[in-house]
Amino acid sequence: MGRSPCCEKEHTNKGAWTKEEDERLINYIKVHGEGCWRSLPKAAGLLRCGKSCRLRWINYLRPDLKRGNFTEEEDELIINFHSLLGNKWSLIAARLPGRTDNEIKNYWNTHIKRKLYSRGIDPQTHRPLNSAPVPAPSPGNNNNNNSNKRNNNTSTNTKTDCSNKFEMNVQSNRPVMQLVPEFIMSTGRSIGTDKNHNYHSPSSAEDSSNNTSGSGVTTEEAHQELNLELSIGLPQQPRIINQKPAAGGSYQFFGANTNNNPSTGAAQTGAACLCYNLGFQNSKLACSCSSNPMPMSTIITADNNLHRFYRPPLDS
DNA sequence: AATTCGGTCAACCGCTACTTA
DNA sequence: TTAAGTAGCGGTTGACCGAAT
Repeated sequence: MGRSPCCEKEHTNKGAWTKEEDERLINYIKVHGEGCWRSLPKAAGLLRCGKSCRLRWINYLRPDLKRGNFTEEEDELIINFHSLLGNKWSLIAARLPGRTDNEIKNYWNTHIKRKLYSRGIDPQTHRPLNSAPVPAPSPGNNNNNNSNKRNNNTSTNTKTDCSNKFEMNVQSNRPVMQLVPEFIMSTGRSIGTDKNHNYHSPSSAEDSSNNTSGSGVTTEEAHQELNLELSIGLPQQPRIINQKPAAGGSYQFFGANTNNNPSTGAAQTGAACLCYNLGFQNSKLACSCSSNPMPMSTIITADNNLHRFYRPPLDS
């Protein structure tokens, strides 16, 4: 059972937009603002499908579009976000101001794929091309096999190696996590971005503005196996994160641990705990990986900084 | 000069999630 | 509760252009 068409196909133009059509669309949106795409064409005097108008505006006419070539920095950001998010172009675009999902998707397919191949990296898995294939995901373990479906609202968080907890001795004030300028992620699974768990701060201006359908980045992201070595040009120095937890006496974030958000009282699990307890309430994305050889977590903060934390040996 | 080929990217298509009646 | 409508997403297509032959 398919959807009904969003417009009458017989009376709509298709193909490339003319200058006049562009002007009509721009003028209409200038006056009335975005939205209500279905009724827009008629109101604006356009013989176009609403969908087509929306696409034209978002991908081409929007005044805040950056245009021009991608910078090396943007390349690396895209690669890193793709390694975490997969083909979630809209999520990636939300983190690259002035770039559209379509633009990034095209750029990925025409440039970055080739670039990664030339580095000997599989662009889908981000693993070396000649490495062993990724084992098939077990049921319940979200891998990348379903990444193009929105809102896979299954449970979040790491299901592998859940017993591998790590606690911080707050009293001793020992540094418990090591912040590293470059990361070598061996295996990563299960990114927590569930809105119910505050993985993604609703107070983030950027997030709310991009959270167009109410789901935004708050979908559970299946996280594929990773094995990459990347140098990331950080826009600024990562902050030191040796902080006391916001509540309670210990950090517990490797594996499917839970505790309560002291502000909201809501239960949060896994990577969400990590974000919160380390003071990254505005973080966009967190990934905790408890697998060998080096358990680690990654947080992408609101300023697009990547923060990587390795769990030190338990006896350190 | 004509043709072929490959790369690029704007636009379309089909699908799903969300909203509303 | 359910069905229909709407918005948005990701994959795909095809027109266009420049380089190579």
